[in-house]
Amino acid sequence: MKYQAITIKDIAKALNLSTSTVSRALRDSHEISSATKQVVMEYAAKLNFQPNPIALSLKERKSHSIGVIVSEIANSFFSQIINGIESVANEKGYTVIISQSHENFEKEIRTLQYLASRSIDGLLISVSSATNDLSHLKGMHQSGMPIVFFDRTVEDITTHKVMVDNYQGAYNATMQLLAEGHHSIACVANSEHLSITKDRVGGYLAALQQHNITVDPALIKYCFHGGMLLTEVETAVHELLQASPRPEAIFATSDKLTTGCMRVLKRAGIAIPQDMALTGFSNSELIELLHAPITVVQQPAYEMGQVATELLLQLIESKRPVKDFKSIALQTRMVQPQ
Amino acid sequence: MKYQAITIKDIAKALNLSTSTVSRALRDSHEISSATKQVVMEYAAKLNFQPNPIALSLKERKSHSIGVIVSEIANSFFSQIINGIESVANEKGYTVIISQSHENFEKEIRTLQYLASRSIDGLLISVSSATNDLSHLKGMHQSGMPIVFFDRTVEDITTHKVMVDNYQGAYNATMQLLAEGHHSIACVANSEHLSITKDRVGGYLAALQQHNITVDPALIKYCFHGGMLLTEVETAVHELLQASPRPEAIFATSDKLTTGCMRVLKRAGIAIPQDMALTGFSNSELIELLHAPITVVQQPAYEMGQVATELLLQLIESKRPVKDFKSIALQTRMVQPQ
DNA sequence: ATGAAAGCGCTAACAA
DNA sequence: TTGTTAGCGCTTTCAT
Repeated sequence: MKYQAITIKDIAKALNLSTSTVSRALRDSHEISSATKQVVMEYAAKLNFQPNPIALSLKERKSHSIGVIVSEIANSFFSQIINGIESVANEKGYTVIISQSHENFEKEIRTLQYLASRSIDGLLISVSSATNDLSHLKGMHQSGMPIVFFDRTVEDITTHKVMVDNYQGAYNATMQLLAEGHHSIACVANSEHLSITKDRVGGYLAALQQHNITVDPALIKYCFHGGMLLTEVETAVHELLQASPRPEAIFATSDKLTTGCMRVLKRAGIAIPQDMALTGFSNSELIELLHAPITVVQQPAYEMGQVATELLLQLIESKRPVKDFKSIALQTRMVQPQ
Repeated sequence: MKYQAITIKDIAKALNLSTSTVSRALRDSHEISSATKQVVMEYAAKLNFQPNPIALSLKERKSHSIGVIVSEIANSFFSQIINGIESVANEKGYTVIISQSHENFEKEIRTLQYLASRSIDGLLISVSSATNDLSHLKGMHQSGMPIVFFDRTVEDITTHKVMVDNYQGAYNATMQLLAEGHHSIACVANSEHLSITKDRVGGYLAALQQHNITVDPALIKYCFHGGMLLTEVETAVHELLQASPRPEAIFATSDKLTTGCMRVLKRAGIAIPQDMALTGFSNSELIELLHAPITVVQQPAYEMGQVATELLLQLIESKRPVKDFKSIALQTRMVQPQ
């Protein structure tokens, strides 16, 4: 027994008008007498008439919903992004459907198919760390689905992209470790496939070179699952601890990896920063409460979500094919323990 | 220029059949010859035909989507619950639309209206800490919308409810503080309107009484916005610090409040647990990394989401009005610093 | 075994 | 200014 919503037809019948007149009156069409408009509007308001969005969607061939794929929402960075996305989307009358890839390639594909089957009007995606084949996204893109990449972008697909200046953020973080007097600095990075990994490792390397430090490739550890599996991080950190000479500091390229390293170091009884310094990207709100006071690179996540959504809605609502695609890089911020 | 999906009509035309035959063939109706079925199925598969869910929804008068309202997704407890919800909902072919009340009553109402306007088939809600008037929910419930409450439930609406044994969880936490030798234990609680607040404060009081400790009402502080505003927690904690005698321990009734207290204490230079012991509800994955090793009461959030969703889908798909409503209480778990 | 037609709720081209 | 009709994609009675 489901609530039976009232329809235009009901109003038409009650007021002895045609459905089209009612429809037009409700949209305040100029070709309807103000008298009729008034009656219709009042009656509709009284019954709390809500146009059926599904019927509208069918008519307009638009679902007024956009899909979002992130690796996981239980991650401050992504949940902040989602807040930004929703703020813009809801404002413009779009529903946001959130899906998680859990850093898993197959899950990303399945989730994408699912979203397509729900006929979303557009897609916002930060690809999973396990994604190295882009055919699923390319296919969707070629078939005309508006897509905007954020955070983890891809090169091969030409569309809007929103990220931070990952190179600069990583550069700054590494420079900070260098300024603190560390010379041997390791890097625990995300999957090698990711754009953000390349850029962040790039910034890390640049800082080292700036200080004329020869880079030891063995000090760069890639985590294919982005730290989703702690064992990955464990292996990476333990290998670093075995290295000789043992590095003095670690730069972690993502939220999950920063806290992951911290977890592993703590369990291994390595004091931060005395025995091993640590810096990394993180948007966690609990940073200041952690047992070790670490400096982090913070991203304007909320803003990133907003910008990406604005660009997507622009694509969706554009009358003519968009040719001019933007790649926007926002600035990161170093947050020091107070 | 939007991707033009293929329809049953396209298939019918290409195969020189009627749309009804195609429709029936695709649903494997017994009244279609297996030869025709085969041709249709193969052709549909080749073109990767996906039935338009919007058309289906219009026909069935079902959107196959459920709404979820939580205070905020950037909160481990809620993001874990959402994972549980999605696991069940997607499995059964439902889309989940997530909205946040941000512990704000007006926002909750607006968001509820929004969900209603998107014609959701059912609602899962954990009410905001600022919600003391239930008319918006009552109206929706009376009009026939299936609703299941989780976490923060309400008494006045008869339907399924899923929560944890809040009384027991709070009791255990308080007993632990008592066992550690603290006698004067304060409680920083959520809004007084909430079911969870009543139950958790109840468990706290019971533990104190068990130890024949007279309860000092001044040691119970309520935070109307659930710690959403740090100033709230600040005021509460500072008042407790001024009290004489100053309490030796704080029991915080929610995730946000536990970390909020920790933040305020840290800023005030109060060492945990030496100067002030702290325990509370929390599902944060970073607990073991916090500067102070605190014991927390953890909830089976993922499971809570699953159970609530199963009950909601049961309501949605039930042919006859459901009369027998369940209130399910899951067990909490004390997690000690290792 | 297959097709024609109606209808879900709404809008819009066309008629009046 | 208002009404009639068709159609969005699909299912389903009711013919054939």
